[in-house]
Amino acid sequence: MTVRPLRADAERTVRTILEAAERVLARNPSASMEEIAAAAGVARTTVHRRFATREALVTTMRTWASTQLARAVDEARFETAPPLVALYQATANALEVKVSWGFAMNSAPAASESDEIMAGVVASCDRLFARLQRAGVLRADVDLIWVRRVYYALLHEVAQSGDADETDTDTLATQVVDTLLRGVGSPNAQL
Amino acid sequence: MTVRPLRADAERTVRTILEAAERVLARNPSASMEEIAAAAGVARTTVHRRFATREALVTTMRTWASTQLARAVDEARFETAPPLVALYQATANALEVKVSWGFAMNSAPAASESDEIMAGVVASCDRLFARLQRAGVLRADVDLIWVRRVYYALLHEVAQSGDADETDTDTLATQVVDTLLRGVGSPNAQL
DNA sequence: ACTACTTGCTACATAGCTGTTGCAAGTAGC
DNA sequence: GCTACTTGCAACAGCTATGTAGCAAGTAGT
Repeated sequence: MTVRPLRADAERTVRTILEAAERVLARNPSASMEEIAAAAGVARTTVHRRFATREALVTTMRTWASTQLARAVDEARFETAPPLVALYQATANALEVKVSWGFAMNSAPAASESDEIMAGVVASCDRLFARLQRAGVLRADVDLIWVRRVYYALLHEVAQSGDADETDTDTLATQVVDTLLRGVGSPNAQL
Repeated sequence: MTVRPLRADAERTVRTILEAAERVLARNPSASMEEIAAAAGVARTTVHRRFATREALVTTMRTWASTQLARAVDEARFETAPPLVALYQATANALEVKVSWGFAMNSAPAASESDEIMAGVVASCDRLFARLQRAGVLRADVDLIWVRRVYYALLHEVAQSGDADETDTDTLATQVVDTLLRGVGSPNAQL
């Protein structure tokens, strides 16, 4: 992808811009390149030098974020660890990424390499849920697609709110998994 | 609010524009007034005649959507019906509104009358959850703020996805409430 | 030290969106 | 049928964001 290797300082600049863009665009998705440049502490022209168009910038952000996420999932040892352990670990890891790269991960998928990466993550995720169901952790009659959707929604909710910065990741991960599996209802209540 | 009553055809036009704006902006939040006008089947100048600025249009959309939501909640007889019945009913009603006015309801609250309306809805909602907790439906140790957040996240998830158009609202409401209270885990699994 | 790269700055070109106005044609309501 | 309202169309002004280019100063890497 990178046609020619960048010099060390340029590489740093790129990273700075990507992080600034995430911060700015998370607050205001239609912020201008000017605002992004200002947040990164560089001139607007420098941003354009590194990213020809706004579109290119966002695409790079997306690719970067999905790579981070893929790594986070990978480190949870999805395939080898006991499924519940893997779920907790992956949740904690994914939360860190989602908090830092929320905008990039929610931006519409515009047909790029990030799509394939995300597809891989989703596939891993689905395999994990299938294992959990076979292990009897998930109800046998529950739709796994729905499980994934609920899981994503909870991750999203936790990652969005400001408490993601204050509370530590493990606590939040526990909250997500706990709610995913048990809900918030009382076990002895008859529905 | 409406300074002078509009003629019947103008009133219709306003409604058409609001609905078109919701449709268009839900897909692309930064769509131009031109696109909105086109979707409504009117000239761009007509949109500007009815809504001085883009901001005014969005504000009106928000107010309209929150009014709808408030009515939906009201019809669920939050205060009088048994809490679980009210929860189901409110969920079903709220879903209809959220599906039709998803953009308006998610757009950032920019200090308008819609804020007060929404605050009322949130308050009703919180009172309902408090009742549910007292009735033993919700776990005694669960944080009600968290309950509300999970509830909103589930509503959002269901309303977003396309199946909201296909599946009937009652089924979806049942799915939301069921997952909210029980989660997706097996009751006999030890966590 | 030398070279190639990188950056900030200024300036410019362009395009698109926003909001306004005037006018002519049509329509709702009485 | 009369009047006032409403709409489409065309034209215009202003603004902002985008993207490009050149030049001078500074810096990484050798």
